[in-house]
Amino acid sequence: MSAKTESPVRLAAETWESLFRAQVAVMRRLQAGPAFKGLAINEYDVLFTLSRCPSGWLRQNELNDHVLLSQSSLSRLVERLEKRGLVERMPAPDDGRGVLVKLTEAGWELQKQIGREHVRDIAALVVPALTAAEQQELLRLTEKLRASVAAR
Amino acid sequence: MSAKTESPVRLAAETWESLFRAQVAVMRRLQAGPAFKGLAINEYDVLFTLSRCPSGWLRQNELNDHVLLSQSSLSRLVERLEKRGLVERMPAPDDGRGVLVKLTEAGWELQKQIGREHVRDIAALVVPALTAAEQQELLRLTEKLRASVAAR
DNA sequence: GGTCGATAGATGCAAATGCATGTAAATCGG
DNA sequence: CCGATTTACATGCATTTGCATCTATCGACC
Repeated sequence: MSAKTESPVRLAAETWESLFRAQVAVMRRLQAGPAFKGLAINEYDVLFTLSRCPSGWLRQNELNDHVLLSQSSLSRLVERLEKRGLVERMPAPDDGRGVLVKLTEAGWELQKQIGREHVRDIAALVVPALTAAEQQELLRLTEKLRASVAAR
Repeated sequence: MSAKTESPVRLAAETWESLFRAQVAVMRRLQAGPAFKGLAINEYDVLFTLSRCPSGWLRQNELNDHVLLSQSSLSRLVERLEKRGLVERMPAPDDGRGVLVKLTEAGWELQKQIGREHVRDIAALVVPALTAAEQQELLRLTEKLRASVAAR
């Protein structure tokens, strides 16, 4: 392992590059699948994030933390989803500047439908690649990384 | 750990989601840094990939495997880089359809300059998040995942 | 209460992206 | 060797994206 004896900075860079490349490789396959014909990956991501929200309603700026999109792009993406009847928007009651977003019934249905296919596609790629123990470790490490990055 | 006792499919999905979220969180920070003012992340990625290529020349379709872009978008991205004098193109000698790409001197310089800042930014995020051993393990797991996905 | 800087979101506009398709060259099947 | 299929890349065009900027509201401070 070439990075083992090298500087901490270099190890960090190589680790990130490997993580990034893995993400690209997997994402490339997922995007090609039939699950994303009528919905871009970012649009699905928004539906998914909303589906995980306990209260149902989520602030648009909180959505923005989960998606790799600029504020303006997310604003318009949500606008498109609203026009397609997949989400609903309302002004935030406690903050006159804010907007709350939630899934409509149609949005829920679409998320579940695409989600099922998506999960199958993911499993088809990940299960043969890593043992269950390795997956758990990867899950732990990426979550630790994400939490640390989000905290600063 | 909720996924521990669940189905293999579910564990795989949670693992992927965690990897993806970590990637989004880190990438968001990196993009915000000063290293990417004059160059989009995809453009840097192309310069970086070329800088790692031993022969210097790389086929455009091979480049496409590394970057999360459609073929047409990459074609135009390379065209832009060529106009900016950062890369050079020539027809592939052994395949009349193909195009070879390599960095110009200016491209090399810019890649190195941005690369240095970029590596610093990465280290600032990754080093405090994970121990060296954890980074090595994350590197190993993501590389294993990438290799498996690429192999099919 | 009134002023000032910060924050949430929307919008004009130029640039980037993807899809469908076009062209040319390579490969396959006979 | 020839037609059919596939592959590599380019291009027209509609959509999406980001940057800069605008409006409105919030919060801090006096």
